[in-house]
Amino acid sequence: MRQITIYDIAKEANVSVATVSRVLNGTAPVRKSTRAKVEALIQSYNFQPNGMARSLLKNETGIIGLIVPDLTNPFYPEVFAGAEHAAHQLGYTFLLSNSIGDYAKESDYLHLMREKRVDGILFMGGRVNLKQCEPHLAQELEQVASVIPTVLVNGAIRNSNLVSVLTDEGAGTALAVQHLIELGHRDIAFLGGESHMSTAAIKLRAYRKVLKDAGLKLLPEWQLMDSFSIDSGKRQMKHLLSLTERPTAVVCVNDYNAIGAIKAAVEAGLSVPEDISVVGFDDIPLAHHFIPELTTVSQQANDLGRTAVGVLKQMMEGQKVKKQHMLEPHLIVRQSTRTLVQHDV
Amino acid sequence: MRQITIYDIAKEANVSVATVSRVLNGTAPVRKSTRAKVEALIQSYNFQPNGMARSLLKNETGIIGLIVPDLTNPFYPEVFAGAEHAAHQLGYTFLLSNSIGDYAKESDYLHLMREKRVDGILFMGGRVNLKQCEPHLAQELEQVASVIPTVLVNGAIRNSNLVSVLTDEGAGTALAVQHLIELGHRDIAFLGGESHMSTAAIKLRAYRKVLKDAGLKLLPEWQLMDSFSIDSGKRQMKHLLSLTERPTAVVCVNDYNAIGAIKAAVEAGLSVPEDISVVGFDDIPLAHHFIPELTTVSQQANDLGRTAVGVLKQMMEGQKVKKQHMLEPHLIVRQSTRTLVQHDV
DNA sequence: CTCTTTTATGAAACCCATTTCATTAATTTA
DNA sequence: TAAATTAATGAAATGGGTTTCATAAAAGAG
Repeated sequence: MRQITIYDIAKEANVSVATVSRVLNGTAPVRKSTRAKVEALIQSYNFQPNGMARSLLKNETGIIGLIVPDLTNPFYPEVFAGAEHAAHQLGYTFLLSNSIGDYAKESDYLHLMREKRVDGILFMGGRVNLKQCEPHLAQELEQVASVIPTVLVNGAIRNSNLVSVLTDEGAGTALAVQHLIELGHRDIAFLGGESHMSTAAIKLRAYRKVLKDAGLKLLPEWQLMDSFSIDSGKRQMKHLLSLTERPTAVVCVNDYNAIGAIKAAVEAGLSVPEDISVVGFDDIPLAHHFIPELTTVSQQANDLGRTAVGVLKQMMEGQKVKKQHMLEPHLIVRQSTRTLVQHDV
Repeated sequence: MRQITIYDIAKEANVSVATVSRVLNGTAPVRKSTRAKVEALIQSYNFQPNGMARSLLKNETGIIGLIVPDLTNPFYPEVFAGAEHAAHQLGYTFLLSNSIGDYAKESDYLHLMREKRVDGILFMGGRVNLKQCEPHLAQELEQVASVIPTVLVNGAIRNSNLVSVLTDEGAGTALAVQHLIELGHRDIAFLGGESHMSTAAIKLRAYRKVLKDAGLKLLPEWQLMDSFSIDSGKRQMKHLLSLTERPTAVVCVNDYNAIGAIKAAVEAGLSVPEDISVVGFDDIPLAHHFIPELTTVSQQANDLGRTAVGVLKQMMEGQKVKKQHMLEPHLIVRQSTRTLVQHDV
């Protein structure tokens, strides 16, 4: 069952395909009676022009490729929502893929998006030293970016010239650590994610700098790097609690880690924030519904998505854009942190 | 800067485009020396065939359209993950859109997917009485489904002939209510979502039936319908707690509602499950990390997505498929429910 | 050493819409 | 009324591949 084409309509209406096209797009005047005849046929056959043919000719698809690391982490759907809202208004749709940190899959999808001739690409989540570790992906990414407008969202890739839109994660982490220091904490640990991800690396660096500047203890065993999941947070916190020298507060690479950390603390019989303060990052929707409500750093995921699409749009229009677009995060103090109370035994 | 085409390669290699195509696809033997020459050019120009042209000719895009109500609710990303995994193996990618229950947007996207000639459509979230309430969307959906293989995921639409893959949500709710009854609860409330959504309607009906069969109280003021968000759960629970006759247990339309309900209870100074039992639905990843861990009904979101893609694949291959594919949910008992203790004052 | 296959290749048709160019018909202007 | 616009339409080129058909060259069979 072949679909109806513009030729079928033209034939039946005794006009040329050019005329049907003109009715369809209103690109040139068509006699009223002709238009009516054609429109009636379009209606009755429920004809819809073939987008592929149009795309081929116009050399644009109206599709933006989006590669996210893990849609299962509520932060990304939030970014997606922001991006989608903006894209929808501009008439774009998303070809979406979940990479789950799988290099091969990422490379695969990048390839595929090029083949599908998407109009632009949003690549979320950067890597440190990508070139050394994954030359294939790095190469693919650069090749694609040289042909299709591409923006890197919330990630950096060393030595690359990609345009990026990102939260100042370093500043955000500093906000979190400073908050804890102001609450009187001196023993602050860091729970991180995969160490090769730029997010994790940037946050760890910021954590170290603030502690160092404040002249506080910087123990290696308090600087953990695992992954971005809830379970990772749990594991890391368990580990911290097993140490003879325990921190009184913890900064986490994201809210999922923070939730896991709190869970582990509670399971170990501690209370948050009474016994230990925990601060997250991202401000996922759940952060202010969790018990206790999470003190966290908001990076306004929605804005991030919206901005990324905005920048991409400019690039697609051929405009020059700044290489970096930085968004400022801010601290949201809720219930998971509090003033340090001395536990004199 | 036009992209390299197969003609450019052919010209430079002094062969016809047919030969280049054969090298590209391995569809016919090509002399070794010719192949080498062509492959070298493909490499050096970093040529990638235009997918639009291929799609136009083959009349297939390798794209599946996916319409989800709200990616921000962790249940959907889970379904997506399952679907994507299956689709990726079959060589398909997703054109994704978030409808947020917006009829116009849904209709829009449906239209768009038809125009883009996606190979199949997964439509998530059904409506009751769609035909009466939203004739336009209903019509669009049926028209599209008559041209493009379409499966409805976890939703029913009255009087429609769409193929659907769904969890037996009625049975799942029954499981939840029965569990509470077995724990000794007699006063059980229901927190629902938007009443025109089939999910909500089906669950409410099941709740009523079980209570009725067990001869238990069925108060209208204990049957709430709001929305699927956390805040909705909160609002509804607050309302319940304001009643003179309070339930001792609550079944929720989803985990988000359950989390909100628990939050409201805790804010009102109650404990869950000591003072009131709460059971959710979906088993989102967070369910077993929330404090208290959620007793809930798992509908194996991953399987749902995987199955949906499987069925769609069969349809795309022209096979006949059953009209309904039902998956069995199961109860997961965790910490948010417990035996009713009599509070004799 | 012919005859039949098989291999290797190119020309051209095809997929379906858009758009330019040309042509004729209808108006408007001078 | 002739000249100049403007309206209305069609033929054909275009976009970038895949595939059929035809043909020439090479290989195998008898």
